[in-house]
Amino acid sequence: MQDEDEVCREVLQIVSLVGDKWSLPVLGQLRGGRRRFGELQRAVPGISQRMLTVTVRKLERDGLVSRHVHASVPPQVAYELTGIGRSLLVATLGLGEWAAEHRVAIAAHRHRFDAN
Amino acid sequence: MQDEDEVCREVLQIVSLVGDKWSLPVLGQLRGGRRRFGELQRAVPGISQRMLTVTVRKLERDGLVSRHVHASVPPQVAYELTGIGRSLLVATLGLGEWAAEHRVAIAAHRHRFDAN
DNA sequence: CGGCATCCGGACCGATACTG
DNA sequence: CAGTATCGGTCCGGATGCCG
Repeated sequence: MQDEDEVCREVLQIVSLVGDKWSLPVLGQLRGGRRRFGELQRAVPGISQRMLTVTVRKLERDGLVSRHVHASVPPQVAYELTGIGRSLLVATLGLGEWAAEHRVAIAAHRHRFDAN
Repeated sequence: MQDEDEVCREVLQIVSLVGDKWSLPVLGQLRGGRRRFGELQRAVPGISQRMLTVTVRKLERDGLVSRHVHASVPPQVAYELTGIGRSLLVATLGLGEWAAEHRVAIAAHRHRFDAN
């Protein structure tokens, strides 16, 4: 099959969509519904203000989340999963199952390898 | 659900397994069976000798591929998918379908976003 | 042929300070 | 509250050259 590597390239593009350090945690938090900026920062442990800004901006650019501004004092900005974003989360669940199944074996193999 | 972010963390670990630039293309090439080092480098367009070495080393460490050395002159080293590696490839196929389905929409959305 | 060592540019990421 | 701007550290990846 010569379209095997094409599939790999497509998967790579998806990985580049959410493969950075914070995209998946943020998307996971949004799974529970619309969240405000500060809520997200508190819910995702360890993320800096800057990285949250960068991450949601990128996710919005790719159409995975939508941004809703309510002009008031103080200003309120909320983020929400789009249909595409939700479907992507669902697609990653398959990988989650794989992870739960093989994580231990991988860790063990890595440990054995490092013993040399 | 508080195990949602745990799933995200697990997926993140998988992504870190094959989320780099070359792991997926190399794994994809190995899908056809055992391949020698030079074959891999010729089959994966654009990869440097160094990055192929680094990539197969990492994949071997994680137990996704196995390394077979045939001591001879000139030396022959071949790589092969393990069971875990093959199952991981299968798991990524779901993402491949998602990619084929939504890639165009994402590109369009990104283009619209950049127009501002 | 297969692999390692070294150098280097750029991307990613965090901390901090400042703004509407 | 929700950003923006700047600086600095770290790591990935490419180029080159050498070794068994």
